[in-house]
Amino acid sequence: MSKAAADLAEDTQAQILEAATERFRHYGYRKTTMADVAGDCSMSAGNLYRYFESKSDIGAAVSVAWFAALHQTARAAIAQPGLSPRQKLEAYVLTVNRFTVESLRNTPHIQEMVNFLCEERRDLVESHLGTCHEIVAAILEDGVKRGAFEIADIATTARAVLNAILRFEYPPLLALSGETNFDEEVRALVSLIVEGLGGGRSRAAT
Amino acid sequence: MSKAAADLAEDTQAQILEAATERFRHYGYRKTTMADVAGDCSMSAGNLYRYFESKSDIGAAVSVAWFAALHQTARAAIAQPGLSPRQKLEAYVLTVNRFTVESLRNTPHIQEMVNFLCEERRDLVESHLGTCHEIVAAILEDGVKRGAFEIADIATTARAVLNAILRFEYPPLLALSGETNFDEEVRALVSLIVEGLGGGRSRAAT
DNA sequence: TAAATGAATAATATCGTAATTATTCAGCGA
DNA sequence: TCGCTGAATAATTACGATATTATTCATTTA
Repeated sequence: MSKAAADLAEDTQAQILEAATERFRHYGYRKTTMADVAGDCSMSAGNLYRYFESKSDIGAAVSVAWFAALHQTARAAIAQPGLSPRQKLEAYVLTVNRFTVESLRNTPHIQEMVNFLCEERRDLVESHLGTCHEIVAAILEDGVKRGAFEIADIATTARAVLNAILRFEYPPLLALSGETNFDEEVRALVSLIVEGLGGGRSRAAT
Repeated sequence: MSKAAADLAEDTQAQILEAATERFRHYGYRKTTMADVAGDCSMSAGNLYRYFESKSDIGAAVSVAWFAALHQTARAAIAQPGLSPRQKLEAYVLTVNRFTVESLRNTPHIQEMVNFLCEERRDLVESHLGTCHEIVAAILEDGVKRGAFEIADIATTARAVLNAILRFEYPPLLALSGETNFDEEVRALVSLIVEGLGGGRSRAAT
């Protein structure tokens, strides 16, 4: 396959993904058919299989793109100049929370996607969490370097942070509360994480 | 109705609850019929309605009993003499986590109950969370009094703590991870909550 | 008179069938 | 040869009739 042909193939793939994303957004994963997506791309349903192995794979690719957008938005938020480590952590949690709530708002069917991911593509979820862990670990490391944080084991602590903030990032939990604005609760949680309860004393273990 | 008659009615109610609990445990909420429960109690299905308004109400009563057992277990765990505030908090989270994981293990159908509660009896969930808030707030208050914790707003902080530990208490989340032992992760999270990231410095807001 | 029954009714769930849909592939046109 | 089509097949889903089940209530029982 020539270089130009490869590019063309990528374009087609991107076009399919775009069409599928829109369909999923408006009608949900289950209700969009391969024929729908193919029609949007002016091609036959069978031809989709030249670009994706299955409908499930298209769903996975759409999800990966969503994850990528989330990660990029989060990284951009914490990359703003002049933020203290603590502000970075708060920006991270707020950004991810808002991004997810917003997606939930204008894409009711996202819930279906989450179920699909949790049931059929756990690996993608794991990978996403892995990236989140990297981002949080980076924030923590930066904080340690700049003397703002004092952390024994960054990897473990990053996991603990992710566990703590799950409440505001896991779509099903967000959907369960009718609320759409979690800013105050997020700030309270970040305060707790950063400052702790102990006022800096009693750092000894159990 | 005489006093003795009232007692008898209460006994009957308790008997129904017991039978229903067993049925729910073994066959799940949906698959147990009113006739099943009535049969276990040697009475007709219609007669159940003298003691409960609906099947849904029986499910609610069973859930309330489960919540009560959870609360009692948690309170007993933190009431052990000689525990520091920090140890109380850890005991609370570990106990609730273990109790829930255990329930999940020997009652696979509990998942169904949780859905039922979240969809039809949100008020019971709220009430349960309210009790959890009381327990945690009491731990925090004790910690402040004994000089172990330094907390500006106990109610808000208790909410933040509950949000942080939700990961280890919400059955659907626990079911999602194949794990059954969360002790290490719980301890890491409690450490984070108690000690924070800041080493006790930078207590100022944003 | 309080408790309980069991038949009647309304709501739900189950299940087999029909219809859609995902997926494959032999062949068509550039 | 490469990209594509459209019919064929397998798997899934939607539908509707049937059977269960929740709930009510007139009547019975102790």
